[in-house]
Amino acid sequence: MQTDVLVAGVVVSNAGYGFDNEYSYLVPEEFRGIIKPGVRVLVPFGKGNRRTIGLVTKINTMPQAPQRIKKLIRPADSEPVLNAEMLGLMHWLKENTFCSYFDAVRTMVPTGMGFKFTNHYSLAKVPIDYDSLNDHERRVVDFMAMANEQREIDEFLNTDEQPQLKKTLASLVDKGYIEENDILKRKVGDETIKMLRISDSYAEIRGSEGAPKLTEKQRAVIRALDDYGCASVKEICYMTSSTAALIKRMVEKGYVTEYQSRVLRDTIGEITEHRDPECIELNDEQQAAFEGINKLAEQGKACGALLFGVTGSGKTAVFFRLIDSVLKRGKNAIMLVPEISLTPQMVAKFKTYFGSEIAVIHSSLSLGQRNDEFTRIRTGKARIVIGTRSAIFAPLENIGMIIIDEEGEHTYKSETAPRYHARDVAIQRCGNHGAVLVMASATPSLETYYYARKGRFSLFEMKKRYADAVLPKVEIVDMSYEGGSILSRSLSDKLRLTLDKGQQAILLLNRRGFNTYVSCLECKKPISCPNCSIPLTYHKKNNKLMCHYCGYSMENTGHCPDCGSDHLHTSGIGTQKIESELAESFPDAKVLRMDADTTFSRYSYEEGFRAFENGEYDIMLGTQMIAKGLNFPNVTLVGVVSLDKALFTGDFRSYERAFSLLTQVAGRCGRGVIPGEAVLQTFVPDHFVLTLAAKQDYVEFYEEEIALRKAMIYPPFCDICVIGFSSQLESKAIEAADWFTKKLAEVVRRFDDPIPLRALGPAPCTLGRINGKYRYRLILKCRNTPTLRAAVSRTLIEFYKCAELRQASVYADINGDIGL
DNA sequence: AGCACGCCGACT
DNA sequence: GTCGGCGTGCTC
Repeated sequence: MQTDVLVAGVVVSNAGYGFDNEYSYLVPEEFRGIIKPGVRVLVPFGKGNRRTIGLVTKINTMPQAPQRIKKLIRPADSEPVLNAEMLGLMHWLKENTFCSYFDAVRTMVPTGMGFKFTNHYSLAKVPIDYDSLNDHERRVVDFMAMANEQREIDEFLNTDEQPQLKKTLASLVDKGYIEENDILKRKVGDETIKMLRISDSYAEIRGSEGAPKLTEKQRAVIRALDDYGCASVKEICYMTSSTAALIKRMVEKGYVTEYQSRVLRDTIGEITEHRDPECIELNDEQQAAFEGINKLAEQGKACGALLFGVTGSGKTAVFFRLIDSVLKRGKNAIMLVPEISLTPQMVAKFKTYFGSEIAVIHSSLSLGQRNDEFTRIRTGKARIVIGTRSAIFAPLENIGMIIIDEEGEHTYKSETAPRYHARDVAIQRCGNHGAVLVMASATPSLETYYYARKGRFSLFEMKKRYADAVLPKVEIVDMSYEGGSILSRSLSDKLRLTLDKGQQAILLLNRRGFNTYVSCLECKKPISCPNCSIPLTYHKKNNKLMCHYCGYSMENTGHCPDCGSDHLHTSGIGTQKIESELAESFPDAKVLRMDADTTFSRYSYEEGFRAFENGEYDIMLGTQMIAKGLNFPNVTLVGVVSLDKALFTGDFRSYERAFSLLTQVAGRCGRGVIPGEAVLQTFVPDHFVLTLAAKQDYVEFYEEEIALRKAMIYPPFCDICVIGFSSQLESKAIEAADWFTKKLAEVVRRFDDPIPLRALGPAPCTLGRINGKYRYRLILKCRNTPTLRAAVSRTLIEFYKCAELRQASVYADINGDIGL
């Protein structure tokens, strides 16, 4: 009797959303037992049977192979890289975030485990009948016969540069004269930052007779390196407004040396001290929260809890005790933190309590480190996973608890495919494991607080600040009466006082650069980016006008690029402008500027914080990136120079964001023994977001905001699905948006059940053009149901099939940002 | 996306 | 007649 055949369901890596399916492949007999769900495989795909990486999702046995089925080539892993739970999550991600299967696979499997793959061709050991070959074929065969090394052949047969070779090769393979060998390689190379320094050889000969003549730009690079000693490629590009290509040339010529900078994180090293988490003392509020949540966890049923604790109420201590308790019951835990708070200090603290049982997953780990952590988790060596958003996919088994710290942070939402929210994935996983989801924050997302109030999540509150530290006194200054100066009298006076006392201050605003705009008085408009619909920002340091969205930069010539007029007027305030203002008013103060221009790498970021903490600076000045992060005991004054723009971004979450930001900023000071003060400068002093943030009154803010959401119908009273369109051509973007809107209506009409749906738009995005691409969007107020998702998915697939729309791209995002 | 098939015009 | 342009449609 004939045995059954094995057929594998495979998702492939280069399938677009429009044709992303589980494809069936026949499993060759010799791979029976190796090919399992979760194993990656090499398969022929498409008309040309191109070798493609895929992932096995299921195995079926059937009496007979269906026709039109191809054979998979071979496995690429010896062990599955995804377990059954992860495969489930893959399906969930596709269904809920409109990504392709492999987009989901890529986020769950560390990048270091990706494949890169090359084709090698070699001459088959068979006699060749030259008469049956055409000229091209003969030339190829002749070359291959003469070549000494595989390398030569590879170079000769570079099909990327000469696509016409593909046919010839395919034909020769067909005739059996050439063999095709796919070499599958694990991706190597690191995600560490590329650093530059002047090369030893150039340093030796520079200035001498035989020194090579450098171009203007090249000299600028050398000059910058003289100033800084070493710098990252990105930094150099910024300072000299050159491109990566120029740097590459200089490396090739041997003027500069490129090297990989090790990431700070592996300095954590050995565990110096070990402490028992059970010895952590909790105050009565902490104890109550701990006992309450722990009780939930003991039930072994999936549920959610919101730990709503004011800044400084000691949430971390509760986490440690909870995790300890989870481990002692033989279960494992995941803790998610926002990027910014995953500092070496924090990890070190975890190590003190839990030793080598922790694994850290972080975007700036090297590929090797990431792989190691992944394996440690999968093999059960690590039982606690700490990490940022993507750590929610850690292949941890037997999960007892998932903690999301600072739950309201927007970094938990991915803005690229798959566009998931870590909280939603966490809910899925808690369901799979019967685990507790603990969401902790002083400013939780409105949705989460709403659900906690309604009883879907348990609510635990901690209102006392640690060691009875008092809330900072917050003063709101109306800038309408300050005569147009940047720093109000009040803020200046307080700054002076703080400096005189030898204490530190933090100043915050949401604009980097020097002046926000340079306007031409002749054209009566600001000088704008040629690729994006926003004005360019003046940067004093390199005397450039720069675009913060696409990186475009131009020399500040003092003339309008359109009309040539020199009647230019600068306005607006950026971090650099305040920096120079401070240098004038407070010449004795050492100022640390922290924004995207000074902190290219995580390294300089942490360096900056550390230097500030050590008292090397008096004032830290920056964009909102400094609002979070470490506690500085010596900071007694926080000044918000201007954040009004954050209130009115056009996103329904802008109040929530601004409130959370302001609350956190104000909470930054007075962490030590000395009470702190905060000054909020604004043109809308009576705005409820400001007055309530000043009082640190989240609950009152919630009441106001939830009423607005209800009245306007926004989440949590509905779901928002944004469909975004972009194209190089504005007409195509509009066409795409209109086509989609019409098609969706048609698809929806065909469903039996009516779908509650209200479409706003399509309309241009707030930033109508970025990076040369025109952007439109359609906003759907809806209910996130399987039917709605099916309708959107169907329309997306139709969209991709439509040839006229090829020049436009589209995405769908449920409950993400409406964005700019 | 990428590749093949197929149906038209230009050239040997 | 054949070579090659790109419009159309499919991917197990």
